[in-house]
Amino acid sequence: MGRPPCCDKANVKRGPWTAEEDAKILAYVATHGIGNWTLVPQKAGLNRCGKSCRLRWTNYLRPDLKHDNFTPQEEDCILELHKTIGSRWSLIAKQLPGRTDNDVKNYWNTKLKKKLINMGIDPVTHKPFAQVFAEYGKISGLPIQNATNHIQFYNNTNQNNQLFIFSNETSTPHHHLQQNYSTQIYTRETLQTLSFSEVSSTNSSFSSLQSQLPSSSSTSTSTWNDYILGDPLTSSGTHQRQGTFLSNQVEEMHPVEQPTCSPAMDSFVDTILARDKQMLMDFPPLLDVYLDY
DNA sequence: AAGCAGATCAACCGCCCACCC
DNA sequence: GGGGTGGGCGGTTGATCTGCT
Repeated sequence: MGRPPCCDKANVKRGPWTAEEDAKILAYVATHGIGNWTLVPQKAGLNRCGKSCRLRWTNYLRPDLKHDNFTPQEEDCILELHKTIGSRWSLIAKQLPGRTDNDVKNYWNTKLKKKLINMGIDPVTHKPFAQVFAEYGKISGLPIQNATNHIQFYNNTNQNNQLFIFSNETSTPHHHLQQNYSTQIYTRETLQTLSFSEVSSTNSSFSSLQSQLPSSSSTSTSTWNDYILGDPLTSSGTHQRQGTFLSNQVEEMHPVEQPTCSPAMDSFVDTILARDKQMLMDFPPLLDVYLDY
């Protein structure tokens, strides 16, 4: 048997709050302060659930709340904290005066997540998709599709059927939205029609790769379609390479050791502890938050 | 101008946990 | 120690807004 409902849901008002209801809450809090929310509807003369009253106060009526747009500094802070502690919205909101967990959560879901995806960054791990895919292959025991030191090509697509090309020559940026991952995003259709030089001209990292390729492959007649690798996340692409030519050429030029599977990986607990350590170094104010595992 | 799709955000839901008796 | 309760939390929903065709 579950917990009984906090109120008679059939007989309480739901939906948007009116100015009159807001005024009642404000008047009640001004007189009595914040206390037992289950008694607030009765004492304030509201036909609302106590929980709903608390939510209205904490997310909208509190006088210390900001109602303007998020600043770039706040955005950076959310990104850094989300990277470190994940979707613990209330903890993140505590570092942003005047913002609620609901504000932060909505901002993340509607703006920041999409921004990262469009930049070719996985919003869960905060790593470039290429790295995530490579690690996916490592975890699942699949061969790394193209483990070169200089460039990686994946024909993984996002929801918009965009294709990502990554160079891993750049180091991990500190501020995700202000640095260049050397990531180019094309639709599959577009890329298949572009010549190598057309694409590489947009990015110095790709230009440098072009100069390392055999002369026959770096002519404008070669298209990127020749170099697209199989998608490691799909069954058809798992063990198959479409662009074996480039893969072989690059691997010959820059042989790397194929990473082995799980034995070399840290344990889950080690990973969590390392993340917390990093979080506390980056955000000393969180030192007063007790994290129990 | 109308209809549609996507974006936004306030509000709700249900689970969890700390506290109190 | 155990059950009941209030409050906090993250995830989800749905009404409204906005922009595009």
